[in-house]
Amino acid sequence: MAEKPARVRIAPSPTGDPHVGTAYMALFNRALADKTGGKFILRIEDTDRTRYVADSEAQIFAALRWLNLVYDEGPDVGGPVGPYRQSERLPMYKEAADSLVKAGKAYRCYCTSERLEALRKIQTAEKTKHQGYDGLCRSLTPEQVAQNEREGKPCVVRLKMPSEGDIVIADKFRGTVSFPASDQQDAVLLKSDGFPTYHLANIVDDHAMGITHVIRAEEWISSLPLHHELYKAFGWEEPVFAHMPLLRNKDKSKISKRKNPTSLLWYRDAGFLPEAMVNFLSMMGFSMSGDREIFTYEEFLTEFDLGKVNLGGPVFNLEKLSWLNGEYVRKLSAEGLARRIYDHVKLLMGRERDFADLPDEELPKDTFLKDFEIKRRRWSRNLAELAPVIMRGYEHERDVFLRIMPLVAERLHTLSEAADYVPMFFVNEFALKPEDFAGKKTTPADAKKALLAMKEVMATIDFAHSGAKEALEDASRKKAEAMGIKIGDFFAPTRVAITGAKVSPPLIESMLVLGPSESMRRIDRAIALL
RNA sequence: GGCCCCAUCAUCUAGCGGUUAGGAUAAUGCCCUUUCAAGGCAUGUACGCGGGUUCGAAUCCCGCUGGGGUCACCA
Repeated sequence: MAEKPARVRIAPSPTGDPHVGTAYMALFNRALADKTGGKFILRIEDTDRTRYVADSEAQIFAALRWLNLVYDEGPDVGGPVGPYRQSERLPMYKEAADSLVKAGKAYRCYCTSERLEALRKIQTAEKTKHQGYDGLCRSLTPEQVAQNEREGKPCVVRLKMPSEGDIVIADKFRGTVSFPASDQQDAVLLKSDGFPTYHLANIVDDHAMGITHVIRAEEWISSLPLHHELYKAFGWEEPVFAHMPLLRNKDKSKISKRKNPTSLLWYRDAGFLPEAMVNFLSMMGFSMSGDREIFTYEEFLTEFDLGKVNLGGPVFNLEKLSWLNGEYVRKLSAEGLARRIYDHVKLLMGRERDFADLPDEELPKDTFLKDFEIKRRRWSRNLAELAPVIMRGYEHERDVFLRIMPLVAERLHTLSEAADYVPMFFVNEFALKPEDFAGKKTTPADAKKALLAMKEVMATIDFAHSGAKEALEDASRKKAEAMGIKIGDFFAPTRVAITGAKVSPPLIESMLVLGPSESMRRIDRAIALL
């Protein structure tokens, strides 16, 4: 793609949690900038005062940084064509709107919202051909306008849209998209509060910031005619438009909070790795040659080409993301994974309340999502609570921490799942009841017998010896056989005694990590309980 | 409903006129196995329908159907 350096941007509005769709668009924009040696810009579109959320902007910054989808220019990093926050560019929009009015390409509209609402009602009821503003104020005489102004009537500025013919606009993916002009309405450019609408600000800024390619979500296609007419009215050159498919819920509707986790904070808190997220998002609408599914951003770049984007709306499948994340976890070195777990635990520390169980009606309906969310909350709560212990383990018993990483890694999909495998090495008090030692076909009494037998076995083993693992296993098998019980039933009570749970890392290796005295201590405690 | 966009397994996708329609996730079965995983092997599952064009269509064209988006002084 030997193209000129592109200047691209994403323009999220700070109205809530940073959205996965924002990351998706950031990725493809960042890629085009990198591919062409251009710049990727972050612009905050905060022109809606009613939906403004104070810390949303900072979270967008943080989320993009987390994903390493960094921007070259933006509100917090500056740049040559700032400010990058629309609320700080208000005079420009006002001036732009005025110039359009002066040139006769836009006009002031004094219609009240009551009239507009009534109009809308009639149009819906009668199913009139033309829906939308009827252009009443377009034909106001200069005298009437002057009169309205003297009276201080609130007004908006509307663009004069053409009413005949087709509006044809180029789209990088679709060739061309065309709309009957008669369906268009004179859209509001400047609101009565003096703030611009998205459309005005967007075009003014894209032009002022030298944006060459607008890669954005498909939901914007329908405002393409307006944007096109705006560029025409200003006499500005239009950027290349490329409308990406929308991320979808399982039912194919536009991805939404109710049906899917959409907050990037959710993914971070759940323990997804940023590089896995980026990889996964890359696969939404794009595929690498040779059936490659696991690849770095750099590898993605080598093959990235807007021409290869798939237009069908991809369903965001958490199951596959979860698998992919596991693959990334397993690619990490012991040191790398340890560090990720440490950072993750630190992130969750003290946040137990964020992860309280949800009432059933607030849980997702989809069984996988529901199940995942329940487990995720449990894991997160455990980690939040045990964070100090786990962190101390990382800081002061690094050798132990590193030794267990291989045991843990192949059991993880997300970092949070470490809650099931890591704490047992650093927590030495388990709240256990005799029933916890019972199996499907075994009683606590059977468990006690097995534990006593395990003690005998352990007494014969030199934990420090390099063959300790095999020795312990062989001896255990022989013992189990001698007792006439299955090896699984022999190990099960010890597993509970050692790890505090029925599901754990491999038992023998865990015992070796803990060492003979701690292992023995845990077994003795269990025996005492039974 | 009007307008617009889209269309290969359940899902993500490969395919760009001639393939036994390939891979991955998920599912199922088997193997491995001290739990849980991970891993290995195997199986089933797709070109929405109807017309063209062509010697030949998943691939090109048209229609239908289906899905989605959008119809604000929100972005």
